[in-house]
Amino acid sequence: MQPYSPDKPSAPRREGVKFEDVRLYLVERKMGRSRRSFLTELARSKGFIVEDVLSDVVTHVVSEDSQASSLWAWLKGGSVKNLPVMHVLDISWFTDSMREGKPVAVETRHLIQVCICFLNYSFTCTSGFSLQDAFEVLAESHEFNDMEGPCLAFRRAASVLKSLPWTVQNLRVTEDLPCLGEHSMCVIEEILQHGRSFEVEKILSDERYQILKLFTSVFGVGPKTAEKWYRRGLRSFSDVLAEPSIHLNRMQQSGFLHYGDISRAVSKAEAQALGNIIDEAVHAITPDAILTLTGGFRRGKDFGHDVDFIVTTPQLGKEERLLTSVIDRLKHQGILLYCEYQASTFDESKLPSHRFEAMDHFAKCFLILRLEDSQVDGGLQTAEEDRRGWRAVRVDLVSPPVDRYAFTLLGWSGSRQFERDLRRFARMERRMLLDNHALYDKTKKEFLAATTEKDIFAHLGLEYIEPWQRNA
DNA sequence: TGCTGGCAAACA
DNA sequence: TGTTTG
DNA sequence: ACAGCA
Repeated sequence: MQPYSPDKPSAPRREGVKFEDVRLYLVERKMGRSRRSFLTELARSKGFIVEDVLSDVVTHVVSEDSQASSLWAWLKGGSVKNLPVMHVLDISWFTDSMREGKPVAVETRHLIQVCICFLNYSFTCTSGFSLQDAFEVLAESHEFNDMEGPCLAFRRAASVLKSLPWTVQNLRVTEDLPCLGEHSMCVIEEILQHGRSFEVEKILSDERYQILKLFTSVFGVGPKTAEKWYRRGLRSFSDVLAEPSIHLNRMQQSGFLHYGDISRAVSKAEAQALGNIIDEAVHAITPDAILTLTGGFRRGKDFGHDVDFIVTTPQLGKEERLLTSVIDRLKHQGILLYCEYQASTFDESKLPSHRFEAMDHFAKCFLILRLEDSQVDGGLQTAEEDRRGWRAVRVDLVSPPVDRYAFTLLGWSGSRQFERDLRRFARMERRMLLDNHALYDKTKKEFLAATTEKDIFAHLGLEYIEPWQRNA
């Protein structure tokens, strides 16, 4: 079904289409009606498809309004589900493409980069309530203003709301929840009544917030660095990159270099392709090595923001060497774009800590790998005009000793909420301490060994739960 | 009323 | 040392 | 300036 009516005078023409997979939508706001028609005709005459209506078939949104909060606010209006996979571009991409006579590759300078959270917030307030996004915005805004107390409080409020199994419909159910005080309750009430919060919208339309949000979206740039740049008058990525006195560290360099790729979702097919690459590498080094895909993909999710693997070997004590060898091998293959290696700080006499989740002390590394299109079953999920033939992907490898493999697997498979619930159950109901390293029985004062996840569930007196059942 | 607010390791 | 990441 | 606690 097409999103336009074919009898409208401005219906896209089908003859002379040269680029079937690129569908433009031009935002009239700030552009004006006549200029929009002119640009539409120009593009169509060069073989582009231009849609009259914003819908799910659109792949490239082009706007002249690059101070972007109003743009995103407007984009939310249409019930478009796949905004995250659309390119939202400024007019420079359009003019470049017209000059070339074909869709040019999307580069960082083309993107209209506004915070993802604005997008989430806008969605939730128009279709169903998920209050957590509003609180995430409040937390972030306080973080940018160096108010760590309120920031923490709003973050906790957001995570409490997220953990609720139901969607909040009225104030009563939230009355006796933890971490929701006077201020938070006011925000909730406002959103429940009017579908929006004045305070949150003020933050979202604040220029400083938008710019800091933009800067911190770069891998390696936190609030302090973002604010330093803002205070120096820098307002865009090109401002930062053009400033000679700024020297980016290694992390920030790859953050900018692979900005588009790293912020794009990773598909299941891409995760499996990465699995093949790592699999080949570990088995070339150690034939009986063990490799497991974890994280969201192990729970059956279709997309993720990175790909996590556990790598180990049956020979106890050799696992750390295996990991460094894998890194060396990837480097020699020329696909290692970034690597941060952390040696093991594992102490097996230590009791599992229930204070903090998902923090382990095994040898691990955070990588950015180059993934070739030809290695992916069905191809990379890139836009048609992206002719590089590869993309960058964030990959994490963790390498526990084999006798801790099951605990690490359970810990890295998530979800976060499932891990929290499981650890709380172990502690409260079984008087046991569980983390990524071990399971400890406080009553018997002994560690409980496990070679599989099933062993751990059995120790806890629970029926085995499949990974794809662990999303709640 | 006044204090606290998960951690460790790598980089520059 | 301060900043950032997971 | 937020929430929970001593």
